[in-house]
Amino acid sequence: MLDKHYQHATTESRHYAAWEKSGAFTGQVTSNKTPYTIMLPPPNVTGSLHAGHALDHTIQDVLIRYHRMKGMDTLWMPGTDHAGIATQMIVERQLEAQGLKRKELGREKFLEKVWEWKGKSGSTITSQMRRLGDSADWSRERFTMDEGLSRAVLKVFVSLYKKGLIYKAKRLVNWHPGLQTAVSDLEVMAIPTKGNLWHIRYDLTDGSGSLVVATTRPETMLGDVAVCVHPEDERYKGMIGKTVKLPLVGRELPIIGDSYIDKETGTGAMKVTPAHDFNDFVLGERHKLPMISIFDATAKVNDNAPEKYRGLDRFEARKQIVAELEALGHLVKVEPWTSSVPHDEKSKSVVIEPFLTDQWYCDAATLAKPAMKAVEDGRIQLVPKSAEKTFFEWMRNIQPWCISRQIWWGHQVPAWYDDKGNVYVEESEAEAQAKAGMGVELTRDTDVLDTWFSSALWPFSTLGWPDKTPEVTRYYPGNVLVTGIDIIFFWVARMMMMGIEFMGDVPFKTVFFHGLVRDPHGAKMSKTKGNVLDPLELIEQFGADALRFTLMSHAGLGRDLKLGPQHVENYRNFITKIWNAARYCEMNGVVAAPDFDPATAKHPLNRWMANQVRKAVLDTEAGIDQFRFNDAAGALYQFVWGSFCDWYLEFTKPILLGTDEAAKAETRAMTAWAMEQMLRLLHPFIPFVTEELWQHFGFSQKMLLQESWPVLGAPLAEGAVDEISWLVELISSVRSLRAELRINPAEKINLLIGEAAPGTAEKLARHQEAIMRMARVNVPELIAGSPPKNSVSTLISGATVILPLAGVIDFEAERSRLQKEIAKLDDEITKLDARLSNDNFLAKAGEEAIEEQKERREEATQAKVKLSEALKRLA
RNA sequence: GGGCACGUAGCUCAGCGGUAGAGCACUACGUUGACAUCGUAGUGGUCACAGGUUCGAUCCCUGUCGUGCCCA
Repeated sequence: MLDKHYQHATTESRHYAAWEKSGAFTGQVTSNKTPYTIMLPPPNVTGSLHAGHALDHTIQDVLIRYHRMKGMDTLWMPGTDHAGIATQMIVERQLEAQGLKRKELGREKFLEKVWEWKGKSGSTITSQMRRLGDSADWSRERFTMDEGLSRAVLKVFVSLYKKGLIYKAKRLVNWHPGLQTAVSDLEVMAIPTKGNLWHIRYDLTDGSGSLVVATTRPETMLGDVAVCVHPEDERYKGMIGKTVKLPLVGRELPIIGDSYIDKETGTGAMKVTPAHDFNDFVLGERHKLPMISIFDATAKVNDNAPEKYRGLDRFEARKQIVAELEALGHLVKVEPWTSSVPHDEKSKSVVIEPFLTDQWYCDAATLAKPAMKAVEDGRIQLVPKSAEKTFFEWMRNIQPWCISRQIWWGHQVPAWYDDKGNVYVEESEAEAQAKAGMGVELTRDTDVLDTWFSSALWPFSTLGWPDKTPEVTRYYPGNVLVTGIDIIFFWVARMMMMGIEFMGDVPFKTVFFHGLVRDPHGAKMSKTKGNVLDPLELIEQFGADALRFTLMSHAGLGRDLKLGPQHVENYRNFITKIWNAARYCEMNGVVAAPDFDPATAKHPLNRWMANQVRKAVLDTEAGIDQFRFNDAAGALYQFVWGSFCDWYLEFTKPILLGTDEAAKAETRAMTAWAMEQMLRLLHPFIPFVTEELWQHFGFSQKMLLQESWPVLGAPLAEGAVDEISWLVELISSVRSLRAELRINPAEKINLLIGEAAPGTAEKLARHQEAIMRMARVNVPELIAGSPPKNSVSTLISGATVILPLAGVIDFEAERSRLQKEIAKLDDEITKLDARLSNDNFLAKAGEEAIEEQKERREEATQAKVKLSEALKRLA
């Protein structure tokens, strides 16, 4: 017998272990089933499971379990990425705690330490994924720094280099002065920051006057190479071609004209510092200006500046320069000004510095073209479709991708230099040496690649590429990629580029973007706000199933979702409900009935139930197939709690307690069958409790994990649906009246049915017991004539429900109830009359619409007549 | 500043040309042999606002206001 309470903690760990051991998670390369592949977005190896992962993974697990049950050979490829900068920082910090410095340790020793760390801490998140129930193929788990994946990176790099799609260039990059590495422009966040707009006077060298430039970064004037004005600006037009003397430095700068300048902003004159501003850089290139970089890698003033400023930190330099300008009378005005300052996205505190360095670039614009084409012609579908706009907008304006980072943890750039500065890009040092010639001394480039470079290869590198493995052939391309829209550029777009370039085919057919998980008030979860929900705590408290079902119930297409413990608790109740229903079934002798064919069911209740199952299958499938997980979850919730528990199990109680053995047997079998299908349908969403019940009832020898999805039978209701709907309506109407008239719930009352359609007597007879039990009435009687005086009545389809309550209740309440009903009908009739007497409506509306209005009017009128009569009968 | 979403019951959301829905919360009543992590019933909405199209608009169009996200 099932326990009175469901124990999620023990059940979950027990089943997960058994599932993993069974091998059912593993993709079967040699199977003749159709493959179904999902590549898990590899979480950061330093990370732990957060609410966003929980959503992302639950969606994927639902898809995987569903398709597995549908008989496909599923491969859900899990793994983690090496998170270059984040991991290096963690290990560096740990070493510093022990008094060790990365640079003192040296590259090789340091990397050993990182691997050590990875060995110890790298499986945190994957064990958390198991807690959630992820049915991923752990036997194929990958890490972006694996030997195989690293080989893929080398091959891709060399190949793109040789095609000219990877190159080295000296450009402005987003530089992190703290970490002393380039970072991606996608990892830079512009934060509106209060500061000043400093107006500085630059004097013309010919002594004919001066002009005033406005800048938010006065310290960069040390690197100024020109002053720019709008060519049609009357104020400055005549100065173009002249020169100014740069204060503090003394350099002579040309005044140039360029229509890029906004005449309205500031003074309309701008200092040009190509080595320290992205816009100025473009201007500098256009006007062939020199580039003077005045900072070193730590953003301290370097030797290109006058001696007195050298070694000053950028913020210190600003203070000093402003003070000196003021002292010299060059500072004309200081205007409070808010400007967007680039910050490091992770810390949000370090100001990113545009910095002129040599970096490796990938020609993203060229690779982007076929990727855009794939989306345009539908080989890749983005869901929801609105994501396409974002995608195309970015892809059309895509910038060269800076792929090098000045850190140690990552894939080292496979480029070797000889002492003459020649570069040899090869997959190995031996090949480079061969190219360079024996005896030539080579040094390897010290940079490593952006972590996303290796992540971009994930859909095929994880399958064994560049080797021609059976996995590559079988599982590429994947069916669907599930992720948040926030990494559409970082990752999704780049996988498309690399997949098409190296595999000749898209990496996935569909990309499903889900929303963000927010706190219960809709705020973004953040550590500083302290509103972060730990999914593992929720799992401990309510169970993984409850968390999963909550997430799915809230996962509206393209919508963010709000999550709080209260929500999870509500769905934990749903899990409990399933458990209790199963317990009830067991107590009533319901046992697995493997040979039962629902199509043979005779009792309308059972036929109705079979049809409800059918409907649930259809609704669940439709929801999953369209990524409308909330619809699927809603359909299941309604089916389990509404159809199965509230109605079917209640309806069938009299049968199970009765003496008709044939009906009993059929009902038990149908209950078993319905529960069996229910567990199948629920399994992708709530795998643990369903597995537990499946095995408890012994519905099959297999684990539910490995079972098949319900087969959709032919519709077989044939009148049973109408009959049971009518029954529901009848019982509900009596219950409603009872509650409204405040009849003691324990009191059995009489029930008369009048003005009944043909067949009503049979229906009453068939369901007499259920009606008596569920509506708390005595044997219902069919009456022919008019209802007795002082009775309460209401209308249902094809009958009038009459409760003769003389002496039981005060009719005042009933009178007002009827009057309210009649008033409502009057409103309705008035509205319909207005519509039906409107010539325009009659002339222009469709025939069907007109017919419908007429029918409604007729129904309302009839109902009104009956209710008015009922009112009259209340003496 | 540009782009994209979204404003429907107290909350979370579904609906999307003719009868406004669900779950939760709330209220009342209730332990009838699965379940109080429950049952039954009920309250609750000028569908953000203003115009327009239409015989008819919560739904389509335009604008306004508000919220969120992305990009500058």
